[in-house]
Order: sequence, then structure tokens, then C-alpha cells
Amino acid sequence: MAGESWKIGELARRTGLSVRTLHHYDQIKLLRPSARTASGHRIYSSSDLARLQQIVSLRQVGFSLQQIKRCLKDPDFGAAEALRLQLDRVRQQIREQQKLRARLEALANTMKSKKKISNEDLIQIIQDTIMHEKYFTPEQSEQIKKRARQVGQQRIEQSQKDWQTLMSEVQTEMDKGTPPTDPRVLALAKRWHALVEEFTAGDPGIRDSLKTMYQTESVIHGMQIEPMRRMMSYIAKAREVPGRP
Amino acid sequence: MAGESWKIGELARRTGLSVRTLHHYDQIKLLRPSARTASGHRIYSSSDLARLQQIVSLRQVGFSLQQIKRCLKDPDFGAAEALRLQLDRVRQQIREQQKLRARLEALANTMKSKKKISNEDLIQIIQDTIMHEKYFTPEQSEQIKKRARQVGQQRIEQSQKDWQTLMSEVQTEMDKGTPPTDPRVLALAKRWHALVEEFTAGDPGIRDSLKTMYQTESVIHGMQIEPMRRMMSYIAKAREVPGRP
DNA sequence: TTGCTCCTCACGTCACGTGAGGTGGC
DNA sequence: TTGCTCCTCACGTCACGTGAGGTGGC
Repeated sequence: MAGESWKIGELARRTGLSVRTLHHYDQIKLLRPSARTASGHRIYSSSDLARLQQIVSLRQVGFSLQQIKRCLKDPDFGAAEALRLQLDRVRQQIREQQKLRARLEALANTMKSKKKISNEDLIQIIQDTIMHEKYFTPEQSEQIKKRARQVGQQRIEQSQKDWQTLMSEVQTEMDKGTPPTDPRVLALAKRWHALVEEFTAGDPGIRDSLKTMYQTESVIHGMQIEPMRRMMSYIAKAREVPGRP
Repeated sequence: MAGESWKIGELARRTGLSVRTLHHYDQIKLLRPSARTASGHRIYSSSDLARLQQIVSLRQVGFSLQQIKRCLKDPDFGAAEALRLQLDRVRQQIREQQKLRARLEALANTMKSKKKISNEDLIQIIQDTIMHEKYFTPEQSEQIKKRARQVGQQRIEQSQKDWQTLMSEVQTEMDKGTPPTDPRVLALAKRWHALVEEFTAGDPGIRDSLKTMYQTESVIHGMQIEPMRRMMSYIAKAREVPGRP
């Protein structure tokens, strides 16, 4: 029981904490050195060290300094209960971080097929990715990605151009007042459905999700989709016709 | 292009943010409403909304508000690079959170076999758990846990009592100055090794880790282990004897 | 005397939450 | 006139990091 003792710097080195941290613990009365020299230097005893090690351990299970204070002072502090809550919180946080990781990985994936992207385009991609998550399950996303790999980057770009072309043709007919029962509109409808089928690969789940997305959102990929919705209902009427006598 | 516009409360409701958050974004010049009423009320235009949606998206990939500001202002801001760094950070954080989760789960496991535990005892268990992690691999921990389940709680408690008894007997012989070559000490050594073997289940890896732990730490399970180290070397000498002619 | 350690303020961090105290528009 | 919304300060959060300016002990 010689009673070893340390100055603040020595204790910091022994424990891997910073001197500032020990100052802070002193300040908030979490760990006050049991003595001071005449000139005011802090002197920590071996029981101070033992307490500090308890503090560090409790920090390492995620307790706040306030919780640690109460835990060390108040025998009625429900430490076991606090640990259970802590576990719940950590599990929840891991789930959230994993979502974020999946999002960032999806972005990294999307980006690696492109060359230089402007910040503006990148933000657009981010917005699309996040919106995508809202309507497609991870399995559906996986399915779509797999399909994209199968058909290849070139075909995807071609499809996008085909969409542009098709939409402007549809808009033209609508502007001209062509009735949806016109055979030209039916032809456009067939191309429309073919492109949708190509994207969904015939998967009805993906088809439904896509439809919900277009019915819910007002802007997709930076485009107002209200005009597109009007095209959709025009095209839908075209399909009804062949069924009639 | 009628140019819709919203007051701050309306915009908050539309985006799910708080009014205070929008005040904050205004304050740090991240999103300033493009107009004010005569009485000073903020008026947000649809392009303000578009910018806000970009901000929200960038927040959802983990960017800080400062990063978002730069990303929206400076075309040279390396957003793609920042995303990669963000992914690294998130992966690292997940690894750390998973360690913490494993620790808390180990604690929950240890605790569920006990009834009411005082905070003091619980802190002791936490310290032991954390120390344990330093010397045993997850596989070894799993091994030890499995073994504990096999032998049962009762046998474990009995072993701990046996340890206490044995150590006090060894201490007695040391105090009496009994030479380690004495047959009584050899008998003690045999009991000692039997208890170690029982804990390690004959696994040499676990045996080594245990030895390293006792050689490195100065306090284990709240006990000074310096006296125990002295016992160990006394006991070790006892073993050397039978080998001699 | 020179280094190194120690001391006490005290501001800064990050993204807002939460009042306080008062005004504006239906 | 009563509610509801809006306004501008301004402190608080959490666990310290980071100086600033000065003193103490070998």
C-alpha cells in the first residue's frame, strides 16, 4: 500500500487519453484528482486510476459521461437496463448505416460506368438513386441491375434515345388532336409497351413499382412528369380499342 | 410557369423539415428564400424548392451542410471523390458499431445467466468483457462460451471456489517457505494445472492467450494479479522437479 | 537559463431544438 | 378579437480540440 501517484501527463500516457480529456473530467466532476501539489498540479492516486478505468470501460459500451457519472454514484442507476437500450440503439444505428452504405455503393456502381460527371449531373443521379429506393425493393433493384448488365450499356443508351423519340412523337399526335383510337397511336402504344417491357423484363412487380413511381412523383430525373402522365393516359386509351368489335 | 410559391411553414410541411431547419439554412446562406413579403415573411419559389430538394438529397448521402454549400456553388468541388470518402467512412463506422454490438451482446449473454447484479458488479463484468476481447479471438471466445454451456453454471462456480481455495493453500506454502520441490507443492501444482486445463479444454491457443493475459495485465477481475504471478512462478518450479533424477 | 509539463480561461465544433418576446394576416 | 403563423435573437447540446497567456520543477 505504498500508494503510487501520477501527474496528469503520466496518467494520460498510461491510459491513452489526452490531458485535455482529464481536465474535462475534472471540470464536470466525473474524476477529480484526490490531491493537488502546493502549486496546483493535479495528483492522481491509484484509486483515481481505478475509477478512471471504470469510466473508460463504461465509455466503451457507449455510455455518455452523464450516464457514467450517475452509474458510478447512484446504486439505483439502472445500468443493466441502460445496456439493453444501448444495444437497441446500436442495432438501429447499424441498420441505418447499412442503408446509407447500400445507397453509396449503388452510387459508386452507377458512377463507375460513366466517365467525368459534373456535380449537377451527380446530384441528379443521387436524387434518382434515392427516389429509386422508395419504389423498388432491394431484390427488384438487383434484378434491374442484373438486366442492365445483360443488355449492356449501349442498348440502355439506345433505349433512352428511343424514349425521347417516342415521347416527342406521342406529343405530336396529341398536339394534332389525333384520336387515341387512330392506328398510328396504336403503333406508338405498341412501341411504348415494348420499351416498358424491355425495362421491366416482364416482371410484373417491377412494372407495378414503376407505375406507382410515375403516378406519385412530380419530377423524375429532373423532368416534370405531368406531361408524361398525360401521354400515359392517351396511350392507355389506344390499347383499349383493339378489344372492341 | 405561373411560379408557385410557399411560405416557410408550407415548405416545411411539404419537405418534412422543421421551420427551424429552414431558418438555419437561411442563416448559413445555404438556402435563402428568393423573396420576402413587406412584413419580412420568407417566400420560397419553385426553384428554391428544387434547390432544397438537392440539399436534402446530399444530406441523405451523408454530406455536411458545408460540403453541400460548396458542392452547389463550386463546379470544381470533387463530389465524386467526396462520395468515395464518405463510403469509406461509413464502412469504417459500421465495423466499429459492429464491434460495439458484439460487445453489448456478449454482455447481455453474460448477464442473462445472473439474477440481479449491482452496478459495481456490472462494471466489473464490463471491464472483464473488454479485457477478454483483447486477448481472445472471437473464435476462442465462442469456444470458451460453448465449453461453459457444456460444463454448466454450477461447475463453473465450483471451479471458481476451487481456485480460491487452491490459491490460498499455495500462498500458505509460500509464506511457510516450503521449497517448490516439496511433494506437497507438486500436489498443488497438479491441481493448478488441472484447473487451467479444465478452463482451456486443452486448447493450446486459449492456453497461450490466457497466459499472455496474466502476464500483461496488472488487474484482472478487480484483483491485483502480481501475487498470482509470483504463485505461478513458484508452481512452475514445482513442475520442473519430477524431471530430475 | 532552457525545455518540458503544468495551470486556467474561453472560443469553436455540428445541425439544429427550444424557448422568449413580439408582430402579421385571415 | 382570437388563433395560427411568422419574425429575430440567443442559449443549449456533447465531448472534448485548440490556442492564449502564464507559471512550476528538474
